[in-house]
Amino acid sequence: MTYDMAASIAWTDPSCPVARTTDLVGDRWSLLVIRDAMDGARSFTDFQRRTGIARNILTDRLRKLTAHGLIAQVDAQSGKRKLYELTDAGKDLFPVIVSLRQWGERHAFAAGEDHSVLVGDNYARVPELVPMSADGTPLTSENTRVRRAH
Amino acid sequence: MTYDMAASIAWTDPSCPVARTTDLVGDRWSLLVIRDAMDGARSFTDFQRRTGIARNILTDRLRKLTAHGLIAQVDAQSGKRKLYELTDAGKDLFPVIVSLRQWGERHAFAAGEDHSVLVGDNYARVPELVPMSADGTPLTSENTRVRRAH
DNA sequence: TCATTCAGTTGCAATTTGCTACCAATCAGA
DNA sequence: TCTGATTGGTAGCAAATTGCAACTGAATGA
Repeated sequence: MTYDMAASIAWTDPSCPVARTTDLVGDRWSLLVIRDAMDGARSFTDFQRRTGIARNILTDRLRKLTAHGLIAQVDAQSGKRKLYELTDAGKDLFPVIVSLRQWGERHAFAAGEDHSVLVGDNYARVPELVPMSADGTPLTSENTRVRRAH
Repeated sequence: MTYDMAASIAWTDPSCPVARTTDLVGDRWSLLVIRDAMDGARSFTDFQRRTGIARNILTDRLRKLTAHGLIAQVDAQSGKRKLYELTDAGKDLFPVIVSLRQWGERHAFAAGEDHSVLVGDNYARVPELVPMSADGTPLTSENTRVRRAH
């Protein structure tokens, strides 16, 4: 299972930003690795324990996410164990993780079923993320559309 | 490739809403199918042409998304071709698609490289989706955390 | 020093994905 | 109404991906 650090992706749909993002993180595990990194995971074992991912696959995912600039190996003064942390691009996936979380809360739990929650410093729940136009009207798939090419 | 309509998922991480959502749509193709449904795709061939997905896999994904309540086969007065459309739960993935799109725009294109854009009725670009606390301060992975169990 | 944990690697089996046919039903046109 | 093209799949098989269990060599820690 080799991975070419300089690999440029063969994009599924080169002009679509959604497709490019799913090409980078749209597999069974990458977003959960990112989720755990956002929640403080830093070592190989941290990620393995929290996700339950197979170890060889975790190795591969950490390398790919590193190669694509979403996480980085930090410090590693030689003769020290390496840790991973999110890059700025990785941290910037926060709205993606939040929107996945909020959809799950709304649609993937039975009424009354418990789940973890995301809170701010004051322990207040993170409010719903709602796309809005500049004038403040809510946007949905029905009042927006994709304009091709730029 | 059979699929049990009554199948309940073996959740990867039952208490985490992020994991539940990725269990439902976190594969190589489902989110692109949803994206295309939001952009007007309705027939099997629509989806196949837009995504480029293999036909047997598309069959499987449409069944799974239907079984999980994200899309539905509409009308199909017998002796008519069936069309798929998003359910309310499927439409509610809009913030997920938007955040994936916006991350891609920010991080997956070289400067000056063209890509499709999402616009509202007035042709104005959809503004950035930014998680905010109730008092209006921006939230990031660094000033939020997961509180276990409800 | 010596056991334990960490961060992987290796080999193999099981699962998933991606072709390339193939097919019956539907639709469009003459 | 016949005829050909398109639609919405299936079937079979090869290739790629994933998962599991065992192994390794460093790093840590008592």
